[in-house]
Amino acid sequence: MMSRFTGIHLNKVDRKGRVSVPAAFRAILESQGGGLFYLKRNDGDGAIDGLTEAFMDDVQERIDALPINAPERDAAEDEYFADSSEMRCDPDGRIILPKALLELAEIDGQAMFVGKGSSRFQIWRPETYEQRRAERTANGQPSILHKAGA
Amino acid sequence: MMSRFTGIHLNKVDRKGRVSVPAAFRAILESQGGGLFYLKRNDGDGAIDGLTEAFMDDVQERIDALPINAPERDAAEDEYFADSSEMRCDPDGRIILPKALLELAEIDGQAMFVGKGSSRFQIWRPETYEQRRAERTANGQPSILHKAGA
DNA sequence: TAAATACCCATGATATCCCATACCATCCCG
DNA sequence: CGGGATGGTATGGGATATCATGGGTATTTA
Repeated sequence: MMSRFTGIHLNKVDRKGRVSVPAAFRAILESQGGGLFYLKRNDGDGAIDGLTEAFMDDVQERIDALPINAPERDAAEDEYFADSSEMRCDPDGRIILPKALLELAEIDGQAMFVGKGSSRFQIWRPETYEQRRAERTANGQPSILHKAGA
Repeated sequence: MMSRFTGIHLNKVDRKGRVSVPAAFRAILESQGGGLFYLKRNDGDGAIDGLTEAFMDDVQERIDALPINAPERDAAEDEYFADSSEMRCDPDGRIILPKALLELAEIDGQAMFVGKGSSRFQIWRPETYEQRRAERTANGQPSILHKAGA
């Protein structure tokens, strides 16, 4: 009965900086974390990662398991906490993207919401996403899931 | 007790874009995922793949087993989540096909539902499907199930 | 006090629900 | 054995709800 973030949704960023979170995504965020979720830098992709409350709980748990002064703990904390923002949609289902994330993803007029499964989604500048997909297709990367049973 | 998607069912796409999912398919989807299922791009065939909740659960599990930033994980997520849509029939057993999938399969007036066994079915533009079948017959591709031993 | 933010309402497009009908297969009873 | 009734399926249409978006206005923050 677990819903997933699926599909690609292209929404406008209005001149106040507001973007509608796709209703299907909102429904999941509402049911999983009471509407609370997180946006995080994804420097590798030049995109924004959207994470559920449940996902972040899991991350927190793993981090807490590390020694308090371990360097990888410090790095993980920076990545998941320092570089992320707690978010909640306004009454109309919209958010304002944090400036640092807007700049990272080079988002201005449109924001592309991309489903990534049960606990994650992404927000891209449309052109950037298309380009990444095109590159991958060109490289002819086969799906690793096809060979095994399923 | 596992039912299978079988047969070929040709249904209309009305001018609101609605299509009836064959009752036999609906019954399976209802019993397996509480009516929840997924439609996914099949770029290779120019068709739409219908997948059960159980199938997607399996996919999700495999994906979750991969490192969070592995490129093949990212590719699999795009294929199975970004390029798919979570669906549920309306009270009359109909769905409206996502625009991206309509365009991919070039479906307009009619949609052909093709059973593919226990966890999959497909939706084709009738002409495209007939053509593919004809090509295969012409090439005399033998069934791998027939030649082996038996 | 200017800018940024949060909240409220309006609107057009679209999706969803509900009801009606045509069609067909099956069942049941005379 | 036959014919009418029954029930489920696919399809159509009208009313209603939802979604994405725009704008106004109060409220906060710097």
